Amino acid sequence: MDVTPILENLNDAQREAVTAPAEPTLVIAGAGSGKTRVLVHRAAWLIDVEHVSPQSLLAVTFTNKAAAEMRGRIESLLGLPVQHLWIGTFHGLAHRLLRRHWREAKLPQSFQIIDADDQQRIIKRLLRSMEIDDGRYTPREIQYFVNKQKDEGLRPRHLDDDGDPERRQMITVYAAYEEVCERGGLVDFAELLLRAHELWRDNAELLAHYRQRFGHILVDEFQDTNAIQYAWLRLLAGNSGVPFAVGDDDQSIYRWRGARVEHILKFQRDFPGARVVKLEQNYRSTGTILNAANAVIAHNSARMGKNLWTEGSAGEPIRIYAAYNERDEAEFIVGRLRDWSDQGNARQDAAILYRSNAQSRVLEEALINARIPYRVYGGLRFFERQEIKDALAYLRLTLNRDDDASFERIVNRPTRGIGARTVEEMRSYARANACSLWRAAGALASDVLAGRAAKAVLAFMTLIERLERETRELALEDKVDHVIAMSGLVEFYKKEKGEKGATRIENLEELVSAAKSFEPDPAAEMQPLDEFLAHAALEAGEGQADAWDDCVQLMTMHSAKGLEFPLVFLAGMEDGLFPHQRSAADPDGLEEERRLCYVGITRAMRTLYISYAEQRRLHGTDSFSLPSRFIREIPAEYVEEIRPKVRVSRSGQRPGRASPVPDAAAESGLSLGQRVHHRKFGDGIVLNCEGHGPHARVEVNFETAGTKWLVLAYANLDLM
DNA sequence: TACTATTTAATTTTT
DNA sequence: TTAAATAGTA
Repeated sequence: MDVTPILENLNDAQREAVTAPAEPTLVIAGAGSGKTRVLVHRAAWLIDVEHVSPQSLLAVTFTNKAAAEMRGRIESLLGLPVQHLWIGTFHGLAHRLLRRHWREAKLPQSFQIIDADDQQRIIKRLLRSMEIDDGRYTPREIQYFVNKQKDEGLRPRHLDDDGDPERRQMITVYAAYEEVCERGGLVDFAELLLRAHELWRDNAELLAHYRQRFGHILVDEFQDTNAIQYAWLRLLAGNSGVPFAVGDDDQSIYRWRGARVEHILKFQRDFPGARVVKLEQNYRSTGTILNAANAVIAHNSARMGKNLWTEGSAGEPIRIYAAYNERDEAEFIVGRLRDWSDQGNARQDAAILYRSNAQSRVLEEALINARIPYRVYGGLRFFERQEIKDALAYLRLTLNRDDDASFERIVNRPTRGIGARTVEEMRSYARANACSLWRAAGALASDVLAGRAAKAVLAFMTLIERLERETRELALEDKVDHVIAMSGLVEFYKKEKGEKGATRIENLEELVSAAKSFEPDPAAEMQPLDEFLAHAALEAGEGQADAWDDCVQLMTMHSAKGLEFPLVFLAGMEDGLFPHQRSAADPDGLEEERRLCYVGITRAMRTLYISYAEQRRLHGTDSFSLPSRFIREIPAEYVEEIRPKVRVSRSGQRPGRASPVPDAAAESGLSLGQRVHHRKFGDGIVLNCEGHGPHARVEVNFETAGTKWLVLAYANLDLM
């Protein structure tokens, strides 16, 4: 056997990982160190050299994109398609299992997957019908709570209120939510994983079968696994399966979604003697960029420890620009992008990364003014659009009348005279009789409801029944087409003014073509419509179109994970924004922000610009801030300051607009943006003033102590 | 039911 | 600032 194609062009560490014996292996793969490469070559190695059947390989990723890429690369490396190789996302694989074993999983055969938005609607509705004061609990909080429990593998019965009435309330809602899902045959994202885990845990025979089958388990982005995902993997591996996990503890940026880096350590405990391979040679960035990234991440305490290096040159210094305000920052970036294009570079090779989506606005304005085409990632995705979800809800109701989420969504869309009051009655009937809204509607229409409302409800029910009957025999595409046509959605959206309605109708047409080009998997053993709906939920489609245009890329640092660009801008590097105010308080949060910064820096291949604004308009008011502490963590030798930082203000006012300063503060010589020194808190910058005379207070952002309000009379601030 | 005024809150989002 | 949700009015 010629193993050359599988092993050539691999460095020693990569080769060690790829050819590792059939034992638990953990690969700590730094940014740009060829992580996917190792996974792909490992799979090829197992199949081609170790003669492991593709059938007994399971490869798990987090995103559909990663799964598709892995499959493509394995196939091109092996030179043949590998149909029987299971590659998919955690959710996709869990879904596959549940479809196969729906009986054992105690699910109806045509269970439907609901997305985060559906989930929130259900919870919101529950809060209302349970008459829970939603001033105290926002649907979002409850949703977060529910998902968190599920991510940890906890059902309501496992939870204890600890005598805390709020917690008790949350648990009650969680239980009620489960009932609704159970009744409607609805499964949310977290539920997919939880059920799949329970399926194996509670069915020894099934588990034995899958353990027998999947001798090798490849896991991508291992640092992002949550408790239930880890438990699932652990269960499958048992004592004889061979897990091969690839991850980077320094790139764990989803702790807030339940991801636990600790699984990297747990792995080594659960599989004693596991081989650990570190990939530290980087093929992406210049030496300077890597050194800066290493220096920043070195400030974190909880890490496995690694140091990226490259055989390449040091490259350009990192350029730091201290902008006067956010518009100045945007102008600066636009200027550099112009130079970039003028030098003959492609716009799509440049990316502007920021911490939060709100920051894109100013950047977009500047880009529009400069007529530089750009593309913002992370908007609404195709299957998440309102009109698309409406159409899907009709389709879902034809399959399953008890799907309350869909029922509620379309019962009065288009408007058909079923108002809030009528729906409210259905809700309380449904709740009192532990039945679905559909059944409640039926019961009320024949009995309780006033004539007009009853008629409207009956008309709706007849419509759904009719849709089901008339489309039963149709092909998927025609089904979708027919349902959209009969639903009245097109006429409804035609009435919407502006271009919005037209776009929506186009999207509905697009949905028909999506159904047309949808290729059901013969192995799935599902009705095409079921499969199409599952696909819509699990793979929500592209965020934004026109990837092929030559566009500058705008996205959050989170979305940039896994990507690389020759030219990168990290914008808005200010304390409070990045690290974000809400994370900076607790040490774990701060470390996660720092990892995010590490991710941001390591996206850059050749050129990296970092910029911050001394003054930024946030939430409608101007505020002042200090450069991000992460900037200070980059050693000066790698940095070139583009413009020497101008003292923020001595007399306080800038040419043009003067900052309004309350009298009392002005009297003491303070101005917004003024640098001050406090005996205990150290150096800081004045953010805000309020009050008069002896009550005057100032808000100061201290470099080390954070933001504080101080009473001016007692603070004894020294001006700097 | 639909439009308008007011209030409120404001990270990150693979599935 | 602004977007979204709620409350009030035609």
